[in-house]
Amino acid sequence: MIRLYDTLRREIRPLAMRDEGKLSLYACGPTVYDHPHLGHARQALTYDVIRRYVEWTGIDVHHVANVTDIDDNIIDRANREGSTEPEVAATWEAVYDTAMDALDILRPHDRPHATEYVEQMVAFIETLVGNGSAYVTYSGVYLRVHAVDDYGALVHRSVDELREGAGARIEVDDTKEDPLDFALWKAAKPDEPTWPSPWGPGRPGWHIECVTMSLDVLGDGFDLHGGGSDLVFPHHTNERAEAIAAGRDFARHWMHNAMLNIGGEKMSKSLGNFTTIQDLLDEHPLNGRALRLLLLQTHYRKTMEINPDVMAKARAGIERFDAMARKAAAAGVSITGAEPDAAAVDAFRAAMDDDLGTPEAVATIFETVRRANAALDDRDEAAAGLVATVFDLAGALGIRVGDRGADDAPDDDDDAGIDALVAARTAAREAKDFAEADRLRDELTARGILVEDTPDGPIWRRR
RNA sequence: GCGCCGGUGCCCGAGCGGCCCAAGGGAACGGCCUGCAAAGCCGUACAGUCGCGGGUUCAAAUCCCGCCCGGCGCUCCA
Repeated sequence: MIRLYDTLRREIRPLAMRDEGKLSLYACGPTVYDHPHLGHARQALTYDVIRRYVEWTGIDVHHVANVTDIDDNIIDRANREGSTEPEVAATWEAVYDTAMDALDILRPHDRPHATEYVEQMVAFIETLVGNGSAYVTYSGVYLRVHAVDDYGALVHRSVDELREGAGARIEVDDTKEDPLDFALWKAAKPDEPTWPSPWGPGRPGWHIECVTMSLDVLGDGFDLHGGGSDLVFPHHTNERAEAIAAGRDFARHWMHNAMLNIGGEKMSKSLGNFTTIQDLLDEHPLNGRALRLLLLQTHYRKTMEINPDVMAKARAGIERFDAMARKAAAAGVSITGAEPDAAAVDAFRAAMDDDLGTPEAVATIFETVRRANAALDDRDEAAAGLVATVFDLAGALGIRVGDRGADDAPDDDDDAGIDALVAARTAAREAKDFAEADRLRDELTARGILVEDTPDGPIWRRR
């Protein structure tokens, strides 16, 4: 049984499932109008890992993530580029998908789009207006926050405390009864796309889409809702308020991943200190896998720093996995049918079940790598089981081992030339002409190729 | 200001009352292996104050109080 920290109750508790053997998970997805950055990667990866792990334990997961394809930023961009909102959204959703694919992040099972749900959102808002928890002004429809008893529960703040902050930081809109009240529906403004509604043309507010879509796709009382910690307030607080005000049973468990820091500050769009996923990927072929390893080596609820130094170290970790895979392959060890190491698997599960303890889980895998290498060196028959364990556990976290295929663009012509050089070097070594052998190795090194001599013959790879 | 989270070796980062004179990764050093390497394995040095000061306890990195420092939220934000 997995235990997870619940943001609402502020404690680690069992992740109960509404339907036995099936986990319903909703993670807030991207607003598509620009390059996704490393912070988006951490968010998506957190939920990718919980999904992969839960599936690995034999439980079905229904993973849903929305795509926000209409909002202020999209409208701005469309207006600036003389484009249209659907075009902007489609363009950047594709970019987002490419980046996530490159990070081995599985696509959610369902990806509802806000613009496909406007009618349902309108119906939802009608319910809220109908039962008196929302009101209509000339600028839109607003949720009456004091209609919700424990409004600030998720952020652990009283309505008064929140209002104090709001009064100081937000421009008070005199059409609202309370500064904390927030828009469910925004009345049409010039140069904006609109949809019809009982309150006139306009567009939905930010939070209403997630409530409507999560409840529609997963149903009332779904298991787990997550997102970045910066969404706790106002986004998730407001989603929850909408559901409660509508008398719906919302998420039973809330989880939030921590932020990424760069130079001691939160990586964010507004600060402009972000690295895009694509830029990181372009820097080094191993970066995709290295980023996953790096992120997994820190607990998801802990703020972490990301910089070139820690990326390089993570790459070294990936190389360690790959080296074991090469060694196993060279020794002809087959993992099919091999019995995994029970102690390692147990330790791995114990770590993961305790609030997604990926740092410890990764430590267990590295420990198994060391044992596997030792067994391989000793030609010990236990090697196959240990290697199989590494592949199995790494797979449960989405870490590809030994597969550089997707990282290196294959180049058959080039490969033939390299093979020839390696063969020439082997011949020189057999003739004890070590000067020539070393010269050939230097030549290969100059081409970015690393040659390793093993008892089973030389192998080479790009670095 | 209010709320939340964190400060652990050279670096990153687990641990959260006894199994900790503190996991794992990276870097360093020594040995084995190698023609030499690389990779791997074995070993060593780093945490003698686990931010600082009190307290609780037979026992604290782990609990409580105060302080210092950093981050996040209170605004679009993953």
